[in-house]
Formats: sequence, C-alpha cells, structure tokens
Amino acid sequence: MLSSVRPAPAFQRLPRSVRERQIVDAAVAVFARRGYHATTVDDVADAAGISKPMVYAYVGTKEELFIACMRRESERLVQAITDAVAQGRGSDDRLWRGLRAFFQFVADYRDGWRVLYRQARGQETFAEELARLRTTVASIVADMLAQANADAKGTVARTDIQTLAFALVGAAEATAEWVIEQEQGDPDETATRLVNVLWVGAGGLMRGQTWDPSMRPDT
Amino acid sequence: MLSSVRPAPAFQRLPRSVRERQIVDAAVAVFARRGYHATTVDDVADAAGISKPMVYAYVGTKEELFIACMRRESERLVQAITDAVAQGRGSDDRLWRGLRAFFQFVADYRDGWRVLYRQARGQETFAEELARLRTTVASIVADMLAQANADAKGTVARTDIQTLAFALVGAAEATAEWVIEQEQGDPDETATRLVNVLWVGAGGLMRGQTWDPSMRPDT
Amino acid sequence: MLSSVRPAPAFQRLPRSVRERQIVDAAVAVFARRGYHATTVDDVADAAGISKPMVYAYVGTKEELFIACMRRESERLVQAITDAVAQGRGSDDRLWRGLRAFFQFVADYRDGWRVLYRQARGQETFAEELARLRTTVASIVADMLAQANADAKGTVARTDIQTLAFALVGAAEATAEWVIEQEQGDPDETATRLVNVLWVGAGGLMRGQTWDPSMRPDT
Amino acid sequence: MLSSVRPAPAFQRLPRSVRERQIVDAAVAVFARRGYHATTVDDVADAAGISKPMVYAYVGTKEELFIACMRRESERLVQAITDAVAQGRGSDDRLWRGLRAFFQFVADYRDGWRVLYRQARGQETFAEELARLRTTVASIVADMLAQANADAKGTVARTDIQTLAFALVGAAEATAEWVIEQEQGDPDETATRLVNVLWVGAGGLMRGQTWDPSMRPDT
DNA sequence: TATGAATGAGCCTTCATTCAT
DNA sequence: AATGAATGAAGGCTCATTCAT
Repeated sequence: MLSSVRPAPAFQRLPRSVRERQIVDAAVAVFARRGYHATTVDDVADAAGISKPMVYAYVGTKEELFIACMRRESERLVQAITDAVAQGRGSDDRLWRGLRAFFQFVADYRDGWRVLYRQARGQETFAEELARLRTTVASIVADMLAQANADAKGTVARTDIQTLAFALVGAAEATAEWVIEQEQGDPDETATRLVNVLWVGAGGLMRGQTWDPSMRPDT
Repeated sequence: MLSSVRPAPAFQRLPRSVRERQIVDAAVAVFARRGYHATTVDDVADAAGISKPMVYAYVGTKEELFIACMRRESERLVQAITDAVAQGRGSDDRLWRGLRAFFQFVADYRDGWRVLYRQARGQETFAEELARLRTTVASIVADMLAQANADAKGTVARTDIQTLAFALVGAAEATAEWVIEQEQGDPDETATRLVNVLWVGAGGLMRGQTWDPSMRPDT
Repeated sequence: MLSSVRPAPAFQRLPRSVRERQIVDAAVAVFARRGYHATTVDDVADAAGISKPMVYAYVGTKEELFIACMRRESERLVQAITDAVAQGRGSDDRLWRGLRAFFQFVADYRDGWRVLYRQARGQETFAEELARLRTTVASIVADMLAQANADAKGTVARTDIQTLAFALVGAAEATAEWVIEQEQGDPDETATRLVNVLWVGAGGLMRGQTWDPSMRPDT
Repeated sequence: MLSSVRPAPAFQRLPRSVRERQIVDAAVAVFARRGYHATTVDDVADAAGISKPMVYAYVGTKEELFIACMRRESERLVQAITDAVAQGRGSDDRLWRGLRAFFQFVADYRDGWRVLYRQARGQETFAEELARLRTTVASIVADMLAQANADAKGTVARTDIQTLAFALVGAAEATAEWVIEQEQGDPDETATRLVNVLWVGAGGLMRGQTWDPSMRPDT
C-alpha cells in the first residue's frame, strides 16, 4: 500500500490563459520546424507537454491553431515595427528604425518569422489572414515613404509609392532569409544596408555616395 | 483492311519524353491551383489523362514529381533571364532586361511561378532544391551588379553586393506577386520601375531624378 | 449580518432525489431530440444546468443514465395504463381505456415515448431492458384478452392470445407514430378506432358493423 | 529464392459488381449484429474480407453504406410482397399472401430485417429513407384494404383505411419480432393468425368465428 | 505499356470518463 | 458537494503507393 511507489500522476492543473500560451508557443516552434502539413496535432501536444484533446479544447482545430499562431506573431511583429517607427524623427530615420525592428524580430523570434513567411504562404487556406498582415506592414512603409516624398516636395506618384512599398517589404523579407541562412547579421547593420540602397540607389552607391544613421535629423 | 479488324488500343503509346512532359505539364497546373498537399497523385493522373501507375512509372514519387516540376520551371526561368541578360549592353541595360524577362516569365507561366514561389516554400522537403534556384538567380544578379561596380570603378564590397542581390530578388518577387494580384502590369513598365529605385534610389527619385530605358548605352 | 460576508455559493445544494430527477428530466429531453449517440454527457449536464461530474456522481455512466431514463418513462407508461385499465368494466372497456391511456401518454410525454420507442431499439445494449417493458405491456393486454375470452366462454388458445397481444401492441405503437407524424389525433378517437378493428374485424367493419365506447357495459 | 515459402499475397482481384455485393452483404450482417454505431467500418471490411479503403472506394461513407444496405433490403422486401400480392385472388387472399411473404422475408433475411426494423429507426439520419419504405408498404396494404372495402360495398372511410394500414404494418412488425424471439413460427401460420384477427376481429374469434386460407376465392 | 484493384499507415477529431481542487 | 482541467482510446476518412492483369 505504499502509495509513493508509483509517481503521482503528472496532472498539471494550470489556468486557462497559461495553457493557451503554452500551446501556441509550442505550436509556433513545431510548425516552424516541421512545416504545417508535416506537423501533427499530436506533435504540438507533445511539445506543449499535454495531451491532444487539450489542444482542441483550448485552441480548436489544427487550422485554427495555425491561425492563432499567425495572429500572435503578426501582432508581435506589427507592434514592434509600429513602436519603433513611432520613435523616429524624419523619414529616413523612421524607415531605418522600422527595418531594424523588423530584423530584430526575425532574429528574436525566428520561429515566428518562419511560420509567417514560409508556412503561411502556399496554404491557400491562410491567404486571407496573411494578406492582412502584408497589407498592414506595407501600409506602414507606404506612409513613411509618402511622408518622405512630401517632406522633400517630391513628385513620386501615389501608386508608385505603393509598388515601392511592396517591393521594399519583399526586399526586407528576402534579406531576412538570407541573413538567417548566413547566420550572420546584426539588425542595425542590415537595416543600414537596405536603407542605403533605397535612399541612395545602387548608382549612387557605386559613385561613392552613402547614407548612414548619423545622417538622421537629430543624431 | 485487315488492320482495321482490331480497333486501335484505347491508350496512347507515346515515347517516354513526351509522356513525361505531359505529366509534368499537368502536375504544374494542378499543384499551382490546389497546392502541394491538397493535390492528389490521382488529380495529376486525371489531369494528364492517364492512369496513376503511369505517373509512378514515368516520374516516380509525388515528391519526385514535384521536384521535377520545380526543376523544369526553374530551368525555364533561369534560361529566360540568362538569355535576356546576354543580349544587354551595359550594366543597367542588362539588369533591366533581366527583370523584364523575369516579369515576362511570371506573366507567361503563372502556374510555374506559383509552384516555385508559393508551394516550394513551406514544404521543408524542398528547401534545398529551392535554395539552389534562388542562389542561381541571385548570382546572376550579383554578377551584374559586380560588373556595374567595376565599370564605375566603384567601391562597394563584395558581401554588400550579394546582400543587395538577394534583396533585389526579393523585391522582384514581391513585386511580381503584387502585380499578379492587381491584375495589371506590363513587364516593361514594372521592370523600369524597379530599376529606377535600384539605380537612382528613393532619395534621388524624390528629387526628381529618374532612370529610363532610353538612358541605356546603345539605345 | 455576518453571514452575508461570504456570498452564497454559486451552486445549488440540493437533495439527492431532486438532483437525480433534474438530471433524468434533462436527459430524456436531450436523448429524445438528438438521439442516444449524438448526445454528449456534456449536453445532458448543460441541459440540467450542472457540471458533468455531477451526472456521473448521481446517475453513473452514460449507459446507466439512459437506462434510468428508460426505466422512469416505462414506469410512467405502465402506471398510466395499469391505472386506466383498473378503472374499466368489461373487457372491451378496459381495452379501450388502456389504449386511450397509452395514446395519452404518447401525447403528453412525447420525449419519453421517443426515447423508448426510437432510441432504445437499435442500441443492442438496451435490448434486454426494452424487452422487459414490451413484455410487461403485452402481458397486461394478454390478460385482458384472456379475460374477455373467458367471459365469452371463447375457445381462443393461450398462445394465440399472446401473439395477438403482441400484435396489438405493435399496432398501437405504429398508430402512435403515425398520429404523431400527422400531428393530429385525439387519444379517445384513436383508441376507439383501434378497438374497432380489433373487436369487430375489418370484415365486420366493411359490413357496416362498428363498436363504439357507448357499447361498453356501464356507460 | 523459394518463392513459395511465403504464401502468395491474398490479393483477390474481383470485378466491381461482385465486390460491391460482397460488401453490402457483410455490412448487413454486421450492422444487424452490432448495431449501426457499434459497427466500425473496419468491422465491415473485415467481414467482407477486404481492407477498409475498399469500402470507401466502392460504397462511400459509413452513412452511405448503411443507406445502401437499407435500400437493398427494402427492395427485396417490397419486391417479395409485391410479387406475392400479385398472385392473389380476392382481397383476403392477397392480404394473406402479402403477410406470408413478409414473414417469409423476415425468416429468410433476418439480418436485413433487423437492419430495417431496429437500426434504421433511432438514427434520425435515416428517417427519410425509412419513411419511404414504410410508406410504400403501407400503401400496398392500404390499396388491398380499399379494394376489399369496395368489393364488399363497404363504407369505411379512406382515412380510416390508411390508419388501419399503418396499424396492420405495425402489428406485423411486432409479430415478426415476437416470432423471431420465440424462434418459432411458420410464415403460413403466422400470416393466417394475423388475417384472422384482422378479418374476423377478436370479438368474432371469441365467438368461435374463424377465417382460414381455404376460405379464399379459388381454393 | 497501361490500368483497375487493393492496401498500410496515419491524421484529425471527438468522447466518456476521472482527477485535483 | 461541485467543478474546471485533463486524458486514454477509438473511429472515420484519405492517400501515397503497389500488385496482378
């Protein structure tokens, strides 16, 4: 009758909010590593240290689980960028800060980034949710560019600015991937590099022109 | 008239290469529409108008089939870009021609593009194959940029050029998506727009500078 | 005022019998609406306004719960019929009263009827329990018929009477269903109709013979 | 390399129609024994000696499988009754033949009967399909009764006849169950018994009246 | 060569049931 | 007494893949 012979059942009783976070954390990690389809709901449950039914009880379907992941990471990303941009003075500074925050996010939450960037595409199901994110980010960028244009009394057309914004987002995404693969990359430096091209242009760069953070308004 | 006694067999006896092409054609179309996982080998067989075992006999596993698709479309794309670049004079012209060829490809072989861009990512399995493509394209771009740098006796570092190349590829990809979604987009115009940013920089643009095809060496 | 310091507990402390009744009431309703298998223990708990473990504490397993439902409704039904029959004078009157009580029960406790008639069949598990009910009812009927036979100094064999009783029960059940579906049906009338056939026979009916309640002994 | 060491794989290659029949046969048996819900698609596959996917390939969903069973057995039953009735002369003869065919069916295809009678009820899903059957059978009966009524220049109302038909069907069903349980019962005899009650009425029976097959028109 | 027939393996999802509080 | 939290166990369905013809 020695009740201690068998270890007490590991019935972890945790409040709802904590578990929910645990699950999404685990899911992001697993989805990032294995990909959406290769990931089993069981995998996620295991990673979260709970049983499968709990995943369903807390987050719902596999699809809903993935969307929860996307949403959380999107919010983090958008928040980070928004906050960073808000602290900038002058268009180029804001742009630089935004890009730096972006690369910082990619470095800090690599898994989240992978979920958003690699997984969400390709699964037609999540197109809508993803489009929302991309549009949000592109809008932030477009606003900055428009402001810069106005500041410089420039003449770039609104549609051109939008195209440009999407292109910039694409460039940033690709750079992020590249940076991850190379396992190098200080966010500051990477951001500077991109702003350089964008602001001065390759032509200028080659003629020896450069832009660097010290050129921002109040530095 | 003897030969008409037995009706021609219901199936087509076709040489290997033709069948293979048939199958890959069908596969690209189906993968593009439905996505890798949602696509059944049966779907592909049906689309190709043959029976499932044939798919296995000619191309192999579903995974191999997808890789075959990727490879063929990659080759097409790389070929198109390479050819276009070869005809250019001067760095900016070559860049512009390359981009134009790229956007042309996206417009002409939308399915192929979708397979490469949306499907191949996300399936961790194909990462390697995909990386190869991106690296190839980025190299072409990097070479052009390096040449331009040399021509201009510029001082841009080799690594910076590589980063820049990847960024440009990313920008082009994003622009392609954007253009597809907007259902607008003459390849010429799109290419010009991108070269503009790249060459002159946003800063320059806003100061009224521009670049256009007529500025190329021998136009 | 001390007692008001701690708010009353959110749950109702109720005596066992009341709770049990609550639960079975809810269960009958839910089983009738959704069917045995489609019904979740959670559904029942919700309908009863309590938590799931209570169901297990008070009534036990889902299976036991269903049996409890069957039993209660059976008892109600048998009681109703028994009481009705007891008040009759003469065989035909007793038969008529019994049938009327039966149709009345179906009208009044439609859910209970559905549980007994539609759900209990089909689930092999409850066959035994159900057989008990049918046998009980059939016996009552058989007794009445035997009495009638004796009264009339008839010569109908005992086995024939039993078969007849079962047939009558089946006829009543089918008629009940029919009546429910047609959403018509005064129990009095329906009972009369059935007694008519049973007593006079179709042959007689067609020759213009009839039976009606006024023909009972002491009306 | 003795290829006969391991028994040849039991890959039974059979034409579609045969397999389909095999499957439905097996399904009827299993559904009858275990009940709809307790039956696994795997159970059916095992019983049919094939693998589960075949069941899906040939018949579809579990639900569709059950419906297929219902339909086949319904058709058999209706056919049997219809044929039997067609050979009769005079209302009572036709009725008697119909009932006899019915009890014969129950005896011959006990499983089919169980599927139709016990399983189909209770599963709300199959209500529609089942209603169709019951209505068909009831109509046949009603037509016979109407004819009898006309022949006898009777005055029984049309609605009464319908109710009567349903009651008779119910009586037959219940009798069938009873007969099955008692493991007795020659169809001829059972049919005779029922016709007796129906034609002569219990009252008449007790007064010594009877009906028997020899009383039919051309016997 | 070409295919209809067949299957092993696995994943999502749902519940009845029980612990720990 | 009462419940929110947790899980073992299963079942339906699909699909990539292969055999036998």
